Amino acid sequence: MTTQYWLVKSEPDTYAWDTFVRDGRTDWTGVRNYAARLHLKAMRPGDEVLYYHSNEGKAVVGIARVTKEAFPDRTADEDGWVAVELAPVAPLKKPVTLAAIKAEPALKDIALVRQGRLSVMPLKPVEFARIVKLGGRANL
DNA sequence: GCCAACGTTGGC
DNA sequence: GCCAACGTTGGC
Repeated sequence: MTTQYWLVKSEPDTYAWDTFVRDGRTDWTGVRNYAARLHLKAMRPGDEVLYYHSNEGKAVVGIARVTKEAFPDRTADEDGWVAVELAPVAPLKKPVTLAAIKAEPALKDIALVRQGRLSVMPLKPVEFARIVKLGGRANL
């Protein structure tokens, strides 16, 4: 199984990257959208995930890793919704802003730009690498 | 099954 | 705070 690449959004007011790092791992719950759920279900342990701050910040701030594949989201009122477990891997030296992403011709087609409301989305390996390169990989 | 109304997300 | 985009709901 080759590594897959993803991007997830979080509002820093709700669950910021720093909190995630302090926690060391987290259950990625609360997704209530069919397209996003499809992506959660396709995630496999070891897949790499960009962590994007929506609203405040509007930037990719770090890299995470899938540590547990999809399981039932117990925070949901109805059955059928799922969560995955994520762990932080590395922060970016410099957040990669939405504006910077939009300015990159190679990143014009990613869902972050084209489908603004989607909260979990796949990235091509080259797109993932491009964003990491723009920000610079730091150490935890 | 279509489509209008409504709610939510998220950029600005 | 406003509003565009878009997903969901519900009437017919």
